[in-house]
Amino acid sequence: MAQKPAIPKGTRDFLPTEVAKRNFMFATIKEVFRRYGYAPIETPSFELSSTLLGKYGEEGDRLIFRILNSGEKMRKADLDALAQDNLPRFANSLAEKALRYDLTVPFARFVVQHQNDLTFPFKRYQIQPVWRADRPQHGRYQEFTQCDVDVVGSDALMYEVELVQIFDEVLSKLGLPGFSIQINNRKILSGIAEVCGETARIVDLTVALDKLDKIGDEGVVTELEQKGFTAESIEKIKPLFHFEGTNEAKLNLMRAYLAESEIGLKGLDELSEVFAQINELGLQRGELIFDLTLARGLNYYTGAIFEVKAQGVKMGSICGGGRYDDLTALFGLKGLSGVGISFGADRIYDVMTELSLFPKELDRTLDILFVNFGSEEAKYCMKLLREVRNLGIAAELYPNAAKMQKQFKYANDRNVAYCVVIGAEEAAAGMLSFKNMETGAQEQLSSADFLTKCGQLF
RNA sequence: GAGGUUGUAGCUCAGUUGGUUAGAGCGUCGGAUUGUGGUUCCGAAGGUCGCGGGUUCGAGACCCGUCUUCCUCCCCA
Repeated sequence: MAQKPAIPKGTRDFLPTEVAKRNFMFATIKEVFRRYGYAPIETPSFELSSTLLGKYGEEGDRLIFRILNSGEKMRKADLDALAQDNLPRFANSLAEKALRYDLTVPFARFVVQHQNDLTFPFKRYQIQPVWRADRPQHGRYQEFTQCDVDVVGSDALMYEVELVQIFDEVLSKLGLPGFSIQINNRKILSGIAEVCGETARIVDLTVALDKLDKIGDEGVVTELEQKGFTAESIEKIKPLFHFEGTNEAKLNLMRAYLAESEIGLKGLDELSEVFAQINELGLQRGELIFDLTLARGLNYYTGAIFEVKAQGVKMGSICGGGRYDDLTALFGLKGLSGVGISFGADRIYDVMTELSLFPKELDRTLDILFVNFGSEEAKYCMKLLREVRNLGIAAELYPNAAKMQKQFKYANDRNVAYCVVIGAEEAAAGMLSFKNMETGAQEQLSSADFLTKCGQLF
């Protein structure tokens, strides 16, 4: 026997029933995106390394899949860098291309490159796989699909509101019973850093604060101490641990806390505006929550920050996003503000599977099976088959005159709804037997009646 | 990137202190059943024990390496 085949870690094959479910999910998502005025684009699966590197922080760079140069280009390898143990530089000399790590950075590149062809505000959606050289875990893959919606060229808060509505509409339509849409604002985080006198270390501060619900007050304090924060700074951070209550209550507490920080107050104003509008409009199943500890590692966010978690399942965030004012500036186009969100298709799929939210009929890839009795009967079936298929029904004829038991078993395994039996008896009478595979009920029909019935049933 | 964990038939798993020919259930295929499926009964096929090396008279079991699984960090969808 040959060596057993395998696929790389963190990747998966999808069986027909799984693809059907995924397509159902994508169709639902696309339909919502379209109604909000977003149009689809696509970008290459790999970009120049220089496009991606340095955009996701040090951690992110480590997780980017590099594509090894091929052929003579291998000679460009920077052996001096290797000798000096400068592995990043050595890697860069070996790999000029890399698989995309998300859809946001390639989109920023896309906008800059096609700026003269686009009408702003430019609203696009993009559903494509991304790759991360991460350690696989529950709900974490090395290849997974993101569904992004972004709008660039406007800093109107209306879009934050719109994206919250999209979160709510998509996830409600997919049937998630409950989910929290957590929102924060980078300006509020900047304000906190300012109030604490730790503006320079805002990243360390927010990363620690982000873990509050996981490691608790003491854990955060310990982490801050390890990072070298002074006791004085930590004392100023501590009150934040106990800001609880309704969104409004938290906003009010923050307003007092950030009274001295202009940027912090600006962030609060923005957030308040989004809350006010959402309260006016209402949400279906989502709950919008002000989470002042929400930070997210991506350092390009400048305004709103979003994260969505499904209730009732053990799973990390299923969606994320935020506003970025300077992303296109990295590619040479300044003054273009963007805001966008991303649906983690694979995690949402896992959540929906766990909660059994996919419609049953998605398991059906064949509606009608014609039982095969031999070449004469088969010819007759082929004609009927053409009519049935023209009605948009998925139908097929069993390939040979195998035992009926076997043919019905095949129908069962494929979860077929109906079988058509045309043997010598039926053919002689100009009739056919139409069998409901769920109830087992069977009726005799003329071919004309059969087609009429098909039109009604499907 | 750090630490732990897992791998035996298509799937879920047994396999004793190292000892003859590695087992079960489910699934698959064939038959009972030449025009009716899901049930039942009978039978069969299917394994380089993840891969490579080592210890041993002898390794599925012990040791090392490697890949993979799942988990905790890190980070994230």
